[in-house]
Amino acid sequence: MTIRRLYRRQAEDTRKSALIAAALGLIATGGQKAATVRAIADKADVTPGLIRHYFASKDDLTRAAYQRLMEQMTAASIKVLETVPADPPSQLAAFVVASLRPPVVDATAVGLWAGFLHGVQHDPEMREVHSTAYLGYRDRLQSLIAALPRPADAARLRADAIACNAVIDGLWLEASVLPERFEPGEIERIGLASVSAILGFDLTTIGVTE
Amino acid sequence: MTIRRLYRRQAEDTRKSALIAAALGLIATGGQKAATVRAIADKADVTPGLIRHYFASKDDLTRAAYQRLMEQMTAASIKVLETVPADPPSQLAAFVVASLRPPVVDATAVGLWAGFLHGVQHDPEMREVHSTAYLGYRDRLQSLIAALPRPADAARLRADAIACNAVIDGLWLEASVLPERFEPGEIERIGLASVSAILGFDLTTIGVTE
DNA sequence: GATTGAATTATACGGTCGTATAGCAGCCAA
DNA sequence: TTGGCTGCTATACGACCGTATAATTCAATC
Repeated sequence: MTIRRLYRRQAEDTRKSALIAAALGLIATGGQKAATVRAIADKADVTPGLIRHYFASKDDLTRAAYQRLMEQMTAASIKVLETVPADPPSQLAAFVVASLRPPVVDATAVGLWAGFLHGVQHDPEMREVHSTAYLGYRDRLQSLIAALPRPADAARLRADAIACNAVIDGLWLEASVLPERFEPGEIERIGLASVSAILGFDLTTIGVTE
Repeated sequence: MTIRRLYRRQAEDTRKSALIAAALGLIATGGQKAATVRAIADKADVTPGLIRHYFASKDDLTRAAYQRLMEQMTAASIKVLETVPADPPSQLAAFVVASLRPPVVDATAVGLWAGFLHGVQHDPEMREVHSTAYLGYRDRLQSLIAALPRPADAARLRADAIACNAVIDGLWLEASVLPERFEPGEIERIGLASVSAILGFDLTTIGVTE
């Protein structure tokens, strides 16, 4: 007589959320290869069959996980803005610095990003999610730039937003992959200086060291 | 009586090279998941067993493929410098622009990069290869910046190189992943303008449109 | 042209993958 | 208390994974 595993019933959202979180954790640590159906179920403390009860396929779960990741990142970048003075330079400076230190700069985050890239490139649904999130982040950055007290037409604004976004992304990437190659605070300092230079508007004298 | 597959013997370097090329092609197209021993052998037109005749393990082949990739990218960026005037501004401008258009900006290149990232993060040998290649590229950039006719101390030089490298990387990333979101030539233009702004040295009037 | 060593193929093994399906058991309603 | 709905588990299947080893055949050498 074999004993059958005990369990508690959960709401659909709860289970889906737990499975997505488990998948993200595994992808961050070990890449897509590590996020097997069995490993995900194990980490979420359920049996593998349950995954296919809530998701049509493993790819479906992967898509849901990516969507969740993008939502989290967007939400995090917006939240920072509420904690600093409302004047445009402070807001922009805080946004830049927040994007260049933990938890945004993090080895697992870049691992996640890389793990999903192939899907983003080849799965239309994931591509759509990525495009929306990327443009949303950049638009947010652009609106912060537009609020600065300096003259700039629409074309200049677009170019500035793309450039600032690029330097932030590039620094994020390098600091996440090779953190030991940079001194503490160096990346944030360079980020602020670069954005200032690109915009022709000094942000380096604003106190965001906290 | 089954017929046995015909074959021709090859030099060790030839076979290794073919296997590495096959692996890179598969990783670029379908990610690490697609680069199975059998698929690699098939693409290189040999049988799977041969891989383990030349490489101690599949991970060993993966490491060799990454090393090859880094060498190719380094060589490509250096080669551009020979084809333009030797004055420092022209050299730097050419270097920047070359990094922001095909074949460097390319969907498969970023796919490859992402496919290897997990290994770079967790395999010490791959990490070493990455670190060397990254710092080599950045040092090359820094030496081009140092050659400009403008004053800059060592600390400023390091910060400028990191910042310029970041903006190039960020633009490379975004243009590779979402090429349809940018107008032709836009990325190169923004790259030159950003580097100019960061360095305080105008590079945008140099003819590198070719 | 026979010999011989190594490059290459062929085959097999244990493990793990994603998926399919049947049945148990927790929980709500009556 | 007791059905019954369905969340959840259990088990199985075929495919493919990386690896190991034996058998073959190519090509250089004498």
